[in-house]
Amino acid sequence: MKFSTKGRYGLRAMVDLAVHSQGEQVSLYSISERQGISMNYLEQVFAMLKKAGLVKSIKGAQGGYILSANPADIKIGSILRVLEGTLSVIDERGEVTSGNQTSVRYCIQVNVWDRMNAALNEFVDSLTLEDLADNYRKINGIGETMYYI
Amino acid sequence: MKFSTKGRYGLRAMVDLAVHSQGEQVSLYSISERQGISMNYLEQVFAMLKKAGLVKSIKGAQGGYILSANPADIKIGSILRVLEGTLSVIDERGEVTSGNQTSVRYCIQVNVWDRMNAALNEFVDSLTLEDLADNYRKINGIGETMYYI
DNA sequence: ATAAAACATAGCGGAATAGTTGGGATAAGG
DNA sequence: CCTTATCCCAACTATTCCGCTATGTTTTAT
Repeated sequence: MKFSTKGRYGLRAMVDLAVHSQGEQVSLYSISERQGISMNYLEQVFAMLKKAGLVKSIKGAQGGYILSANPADIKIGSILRVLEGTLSVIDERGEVTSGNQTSVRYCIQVNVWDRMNAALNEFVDSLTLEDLADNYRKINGIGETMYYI
Repeated sequence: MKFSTKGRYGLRAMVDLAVHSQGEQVSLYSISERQGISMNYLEQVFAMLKKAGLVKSIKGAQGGYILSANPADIKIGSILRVLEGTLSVIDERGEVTSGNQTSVRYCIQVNVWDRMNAALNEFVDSLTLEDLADNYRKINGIGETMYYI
């Protein structure tokens, strides 16, 4: 019932990126320093994020990563699903749907697991990277326009 | 992000017990047969449920388990918390609350994890064993009064 | 050329999962 | 009484997953 470090670190890194990239790429090293996350491990996380198209990379010296889209268009759910797989409180599903629908198992699937999954996914899809970045800036007293002065 | 077999099997077993116990104890063997779950493994699950006071046991031949309370008074959340531990999408909590509240980490804790945890727990605490047992009986065309004829 | 970065992949130690095994203790029924 | 059904308890094991670390290779700005 827990998210792994992939999802937790990855989400932190994405918020960090949203906050610190002013339209420019940000090096993994700087994210790893600010967030206290191992560089090597972050590389693995970003390989997944890149493959999924959530970030773009710029190679070579002074390279780094940058968000592929506007933070307002990146759902937290998209990030978590890339790093954690389908967000579901249980693995199996096929068995029970194709099986008999009169079992206790099916009853629980429909009334408990399916509804929990729906609640989880609706929530994480209702939040965007911008929501989190804005909240972070608010707490830290950083006005959004400050970057453009 | 998944429930383990403890929680899944345990919940099924509890619904089975609610459905098949007409105020009488039910043997683990019969539950294990109906649900297709290893008897020995179920014993471990019921040891936890008993320790938590959700079921009572009757020893000896013709013994078995029986719910400690009315199904309407047993929340699904209580069962799952006994078998899975605190229902939370991440382990840590102390660190980040005692730490600096200006971190990205704290921002995510408050806006994502805490709210997910709240949603999950509210849901499982809004459902009772009776809800599931009733739904099961409805699907299987078994009127509740049938047992008293 | 050099250094800074992304990119790729392999391996590894520890913990958790999902059981199995093997034996008790207890009580009902014959 | 004695057998049998049942709960009870503890330890053992096989497998998988997690959370990294390590070691490179490739690309590019300076």
